[in-house]
Amino acid sequence: MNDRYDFKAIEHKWQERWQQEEPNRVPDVPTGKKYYVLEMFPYPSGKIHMGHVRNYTIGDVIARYKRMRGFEVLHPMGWDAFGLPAENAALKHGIHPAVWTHDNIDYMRTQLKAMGLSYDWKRELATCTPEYYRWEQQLFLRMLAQGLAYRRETTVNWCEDCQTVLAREQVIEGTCWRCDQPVMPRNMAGWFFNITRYAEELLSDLDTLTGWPERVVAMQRNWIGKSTGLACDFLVDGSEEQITIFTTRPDTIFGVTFMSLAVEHPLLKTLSSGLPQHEAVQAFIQETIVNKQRASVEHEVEKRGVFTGRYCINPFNGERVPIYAANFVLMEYGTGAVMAVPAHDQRDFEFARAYSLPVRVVVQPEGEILQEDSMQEASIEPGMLVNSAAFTGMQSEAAQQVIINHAQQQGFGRPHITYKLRDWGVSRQRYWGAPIPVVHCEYCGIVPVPEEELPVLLPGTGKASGSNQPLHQQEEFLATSCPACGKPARRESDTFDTFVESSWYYIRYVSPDCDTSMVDKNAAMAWLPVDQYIGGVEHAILHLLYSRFFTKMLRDLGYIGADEPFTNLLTQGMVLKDGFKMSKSKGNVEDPNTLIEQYGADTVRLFSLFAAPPERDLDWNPQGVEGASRFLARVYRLIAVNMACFTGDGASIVSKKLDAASRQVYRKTHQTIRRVTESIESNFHFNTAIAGVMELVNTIGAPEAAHKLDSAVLRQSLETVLLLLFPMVPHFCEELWQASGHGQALAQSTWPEYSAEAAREDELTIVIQINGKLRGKLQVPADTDDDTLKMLALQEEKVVQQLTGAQPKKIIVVQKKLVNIVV
RNA sequence: GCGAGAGUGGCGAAAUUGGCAAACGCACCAGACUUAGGAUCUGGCGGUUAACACCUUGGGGGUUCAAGUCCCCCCUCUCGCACCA
Repeated sequence: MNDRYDFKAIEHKWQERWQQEEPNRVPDVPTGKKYYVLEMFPYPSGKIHMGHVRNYTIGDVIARYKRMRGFEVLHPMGWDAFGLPAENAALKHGIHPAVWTHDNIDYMRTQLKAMGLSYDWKRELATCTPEYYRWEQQLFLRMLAQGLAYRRETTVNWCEDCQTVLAREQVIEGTCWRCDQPVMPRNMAGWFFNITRYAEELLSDLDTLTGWPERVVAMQRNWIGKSTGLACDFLVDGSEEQITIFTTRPDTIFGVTFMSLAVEHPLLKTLSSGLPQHEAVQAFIQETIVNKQRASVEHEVEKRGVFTGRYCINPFNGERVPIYAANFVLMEYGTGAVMAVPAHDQRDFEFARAYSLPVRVVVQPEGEILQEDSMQEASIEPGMLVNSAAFTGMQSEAAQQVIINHAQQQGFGRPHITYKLRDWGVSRQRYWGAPIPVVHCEYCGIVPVPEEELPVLLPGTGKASGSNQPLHQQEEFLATSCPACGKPARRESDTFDTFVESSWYYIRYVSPDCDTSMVDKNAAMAWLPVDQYIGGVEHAILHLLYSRFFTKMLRDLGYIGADEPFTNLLTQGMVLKDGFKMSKSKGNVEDPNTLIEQYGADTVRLFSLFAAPPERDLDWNPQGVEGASRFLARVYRLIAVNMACFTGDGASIVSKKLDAASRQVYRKTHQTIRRVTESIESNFHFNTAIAGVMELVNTIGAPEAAHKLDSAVLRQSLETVLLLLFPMVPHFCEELWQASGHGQALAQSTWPEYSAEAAREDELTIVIQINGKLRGKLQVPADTDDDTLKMLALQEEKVVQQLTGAQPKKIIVVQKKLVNIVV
């Protein structure tokens, strides 16, 4: 055995062996208890970064730990391989996106292997291959048949820079999530997934996700945005038309003093026809639509509006109230029409004050008297109804239900639920994405490609080589015949949003070679759901919500049995340098390649686990890496110098016969097993797990002095160190395990059990307090009873000094911990 | 504004859930061994103080024999959503 820690040789040796032996392969249907651990798969951008290193290290430790605990562990890896950067690179270098993507995958795969990650590489997949996306196309056809996918014309968010449509989730404060350029509205037809059909289940099942961080659950709840209330019809005075409003505060309906419509409301085009206000209304609509794009970036916008010249009738009291077009009403939410109650809604209040409209109080909150003339802001508190005809005197909450019932009985209203969540627009005008498998026929309209003709190959991903032109410019791709009538027709040139691929990859992993379906049902029933999912919190809404939707839909379509995709979710923090996110522009990027080259993968893994608990941000500290490296070198020497202890036949340890130092190491060994196990089991807090092993190593002492310890104790403690560290630094531990004469790989070993008997302290340190302040300490045998403790405490020199004869009022003894004397 | 989380030494962080605050590591200081040390080993290391002591977990109050931990009020920071009727 080499006398110094040669990480290069060691890591190379074990990676070669793992490559040969594939120790992490698992069958499509597990035979024992299963555990599915998954890290969010990477986009093949070129090379891995420190965020990947951290993410995959955490996942790998969990996978290796669970294997040692006797689980059959599914731990796969793949590539989220469609996407815009490939197109940009293709344009820049004049090559096909497929070439760039596959080159990157090949390189990044070698990087991941250099980290010693324990994947089942036979399950590797890339979403840009026909073997993958053909199943997505098949699913789409089935969704189409169920009405879960449909096409419609809408106003979309268009990014001019990226030349594509964006989902609402991809618009960040009015700008594109990718390129930060302003997003413009544009009318076009596109494909949608009916995620809103699952809105209620997506919301209510959040309660079952007890293994998710609360903030992610809160973000999803907020995004789905359920509101319950009343939908109510107001007749337009002197017309057959009616305006339906939605409100969550039906208890304030007698306080309506005007009506506000979104500028996009269809009725506004004709409402003021023939009236003097018509021109002003149309001008206002134009101006507001233009301003909205700009204003979406700003937060507070002045409430503005214009009177339409028309009135509508509040069906509850027959009152005639003016109809306004207003800049703050959203067409996308509710009905695009709002009953305005200025006394009890802040926006309506501001609008009423600006346009001198009446304010009428109809809810008096307890403990204050609202004066309409002197109110400075709206009162949104619940309270007792006033000025509300038959409902006067009721409390808000009760009144809401009664008023909804009344409206329903009278036929002018009904209970209504509305969500912020909207259907997912999946059409992208990209050419490095999965083709949407339909044909546009002049005679038959939109015709699905028959399942048996799938996949619809994207040029460049199948046998045919492709050009790197947008699909709508590739005549060879577009020209086809109609599956229904056989006449010449055109293929759909839109491709799927890349979030579609990442919504089901974790399902494909369970049977990646299945060539009859998206997933083998038996494998799905056996492996799903994912037990532990790990990734960045930036996917809290988009990816995780879409995946939940897919899981529920695939369940309903009969593919799988799970209700939720990910039982437990760990959102790991970012990797920072000097307090900032690593970025090229800041010049504070640490390159994993360089670090692994310099220190070895095990050291890099160890430091990334030790520097912070996984959910917290990690500040990359080069000196801390030195520390991790030093620790491994110390353990290496400790074992190398004390090889002799492994030669015996493992005599059993009898605690009582040990000398003091050996007994302490023996005890510490078992306490450490317990502590490390608990650190991992509770929250994957590897930082404290490592600290625990460091303490054990410190207790064993200096390498050159350790041989004085009882040989069996030393052997057990060193083996324990290797077993506990193995999931975190696998090459290092395997090498030392083998060098110390173990025939079987460490990976085959089981996690050590701790013995309560061995861990028990036979002496305790008892703290003595006077009035809660530390005054002294006692060393006593562990079985000392309370009365003896009290007596010893009162005799203690410092205590006698402090008490100066005063009589204790009360003495509190806490088992194994302290004695507090109250005077 | 709404929602979630955080605030502990020079730094990264611990604290068996109410019981010795600062484990473990980094940095720093001293010593040992060395031709040498950016290797290794040993010891020290929250603040004030000459010392006895006292103070210390963002700030203020409270509960308790005992509070980083529980309760109330306030401040700061990070993230997400945001005219959602």
